[in-house]
Formats: sequence, structure tokens, C-alpha cells
Amino acid sequence: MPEGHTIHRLAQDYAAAFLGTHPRATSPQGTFAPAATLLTGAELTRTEAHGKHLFLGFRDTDWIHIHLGLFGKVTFGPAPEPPPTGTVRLRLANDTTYVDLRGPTTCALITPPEKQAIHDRLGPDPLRGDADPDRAHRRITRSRTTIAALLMDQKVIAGVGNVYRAEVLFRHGIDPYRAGKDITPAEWDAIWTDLVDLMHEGVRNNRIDTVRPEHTPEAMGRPPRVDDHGGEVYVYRRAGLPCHVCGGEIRTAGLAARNLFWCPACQRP
DNA sequence: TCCTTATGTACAA
DNA sequence: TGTACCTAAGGAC
Repeated sequence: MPEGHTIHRLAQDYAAAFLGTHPRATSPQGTFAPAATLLTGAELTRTEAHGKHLFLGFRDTDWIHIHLGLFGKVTFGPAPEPPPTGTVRLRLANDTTYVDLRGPTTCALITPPEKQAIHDRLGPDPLRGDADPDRAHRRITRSRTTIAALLMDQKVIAGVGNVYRAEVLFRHGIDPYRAGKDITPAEWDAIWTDLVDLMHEGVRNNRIDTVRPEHTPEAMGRPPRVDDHGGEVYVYRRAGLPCHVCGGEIRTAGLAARNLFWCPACQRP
């Protein structure tokens, strides 16, 4: 589930359900139990996301820092809360809603300076109003690393994951192996603007859709998607299938322990 | 029931 | 670059 759009959506959803209330906090699985006890009865005053990091603010001073990692999941449900099933790390519950967190890489109580340190090590986030795309561009244009690796580096740009990386490079016809220093300012402008749009749509729909109207299954007279990751995409997890635009075969390769997907015909070196 | 896989990251060597 | 860690679902047997 979790690229930046998921986390920003969760910040909104936690706020909608719990802001201004004093939820009960529990950790049925146990790991977070001491912190949950400290927070029970505290008001949720703010929620915030930066890249793939989620922050829940209590009493204006105590923050829960959540990172879902690859496996973390969050599920909301209506009150009354049922007995927890499986390994629930953190449950918040008030009179109307409960929410369960499972399998996060990180769920910790942190101080404002600790929170600031996390912001300081993250690059600009296309979903945040305070983001400065030039900061990302400066790092990219000084680097011999591939643009595919740079887009996944959270210090360079925060919130982009394996799906948005593959899709945005396809949409701009950029070979994933091109060095960052060879990305032109015009190309970076277009990539950043596109990510802002795509990721905002991702927050709205709670899924990743990247296919332009003229290339949808209906427009192209092809069968609808078969992938189950949730959205309509050009190349992500489509290795061996025909490109939606040129009909050529989508290719895959490993890059820094992740699977890269691209169309060699549409994304020429 | 076992094996593989996944939208992620940190740390060791 | 490799490996360890978080968890659940789907497919192969």
C-alpha cells in the first residue's frame, strides 16, 4: 500500500475520525503498550505526513511517529470496537470509530526535536505545500546516479515509491538508467509538476492511477487491467505485457534490491 | 502447509 | 551489495 499518497491520506483519515477527541490508545500486540498507556485520554491535536512518515500529534507536544514500511497496514472501522484480531500494534478508539495499525516498521513516541530531525533528513515532498522542488533538482543534477535510484531516495525527494517512480519516468519518456546530471531543468520541472498532480489524485482516490485518458482500456479498445495493486498503470508490474502506447514488451530488471519496470521503446536512452 | 511476493528502510561488510 | 526486519495474501503442492 504505502507510497506517499497513502500516508497523506491516512493523515487526513486519522484527523477526520479523531481530531479534537480523546481516543483510547491500546497496543494489543504489546510492543507499544507503555506509550499507549501514556497517551490514553490525551487529545489528538494534529496529524501530519512527510513523504512516507506519518505523525499523530497529542497535547500539541507528544508525537507518534509511524512508518508503515513494506507491510504496514491501517484499517478503520465503526464503533463499537471489536476484539482485536492478529497483531495489532496500536489501536485508537473513540465513541464513533476505531483504527488498527499492523506491521509498521516504526511506531514510536517522539519529541518535537526528534520529529524535526526526521523532517530535516527528508527531501521535498510533492504533497506538501512547503516543498521546494529546486532542492531536489540541485541534488539530481549533481549526481551520476541513475534517475531511477534518485527518485527512490527519500533524502532527494520524499514520498515517491516504486510505482510512482516507474510511472512518472514512463510518462516523460525517460530511460530509468539515465544519470541524474543528464536530466534537463525542463524535464525536472515536468516530472515534479506531474508528481504533484498524480500524487494529489492518489490521495483523493486512495490508489495510484497514471494512465492518460487517451490510453485507457476503453479508449484503446483493450481489456481492463488485471493487476490487483489497485490502479491503472502503464508499466508497474506489467513485465512481458504489451506497452499501452507502442505495443512493445515491458521490461523488468532489479535495481537496488527493487524491481524496475519500463518500456525500452518509449523510454529510449 | 509451504513458498513466494510486496507500493520500504537500515545497517553491516 | 547483501541481509534482516515488519505481515498477510495468493498460489503451488
